[in-house]
Amino acid sequence: MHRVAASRLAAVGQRYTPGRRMLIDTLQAAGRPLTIPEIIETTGGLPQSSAYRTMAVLTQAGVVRRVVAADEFARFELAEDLSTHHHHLLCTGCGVVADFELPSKLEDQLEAAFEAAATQHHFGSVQHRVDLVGLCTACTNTAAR
Amino acid sequence: MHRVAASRLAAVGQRYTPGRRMLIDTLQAAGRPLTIPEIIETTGGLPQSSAYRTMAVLTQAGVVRRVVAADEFARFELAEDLSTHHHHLLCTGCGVVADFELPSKLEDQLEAAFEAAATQHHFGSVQHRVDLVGLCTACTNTAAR
DNA sequence: ATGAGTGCAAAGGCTTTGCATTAGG
DNA sequence: CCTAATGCAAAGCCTTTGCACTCAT
Repeated sequence: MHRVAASRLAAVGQRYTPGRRMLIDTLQAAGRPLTIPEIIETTGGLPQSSAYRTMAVLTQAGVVRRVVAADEFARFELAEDLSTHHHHLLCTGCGVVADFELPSKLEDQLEAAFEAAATQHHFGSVQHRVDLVGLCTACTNTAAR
Repeated sequence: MHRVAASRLAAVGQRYTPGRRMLIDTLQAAGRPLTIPEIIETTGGLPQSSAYRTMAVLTQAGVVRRVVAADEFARFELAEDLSTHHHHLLCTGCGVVADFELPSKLEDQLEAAFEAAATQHHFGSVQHRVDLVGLCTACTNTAAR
């Protein structure tokens, strides 16, 4: 994985520094999209600007994907080809993000339908974003106050 | 439609004022999600705070849905039960949003799969968000500079 | 008259950026 | 050595909020 990351960074004229490598490890270890505050906490006090800047570089290099959750903070996760294709369950209450997958057959059908829609609307280089938005258990209970 | 809007606003203790009615008309006339700047321009100089505040009220009342596009601005559209169920094509270049629909059969299968995933993760009151992210024709050409 | 809605201006909060310092080729 | 990366601090930008005014009941 680090090999891929290094080559992708090189492809956009960026180095693979220890700091960047560490953040990639952090994301992989988390196994779910992390916010900048979470990243800072996990790494034990990384400066905000470094966190934002590194995520920007990694996103641009295609190593990391930026996930837009409900509102609040953006979240970052490893690019899909460095992990697995999956989707997100977003809690509108607390913002937590969980991963889930779809049956591969359904995934294939979706892909075909998306391809058709993109072609029809003259959109290129399309990725799909299939998320569920709702309330997690904790927030459901809270909302029932 | 205005009847529904009025009753939903009433349900959350809000009035259906001319200003709010006008913004709903604006959204319906647009037929696609609009940003606050677009709304201001379309209405000919509505104050920002009124635009944001009215959208917040309408969103809370379930008359309007907030669409999180690529980055940039949030966009607002009529709630699905006041228009039709559809999905979005988001351009990462210029932020423009187009609508598209999926075959109803596929939509049904998706719904079932989502229901299963939500149950498994103990998420409640789930809505799905199926979007395509890519580059529109104009931005594809621009990117090829 | 009384309370909600609106407008203006200022504040808030996530994110980005300028500049000096440090590390890497 | 010289360019790129990092850290700190300040600025930016979308959005929200305080306060006074207006309108509808």
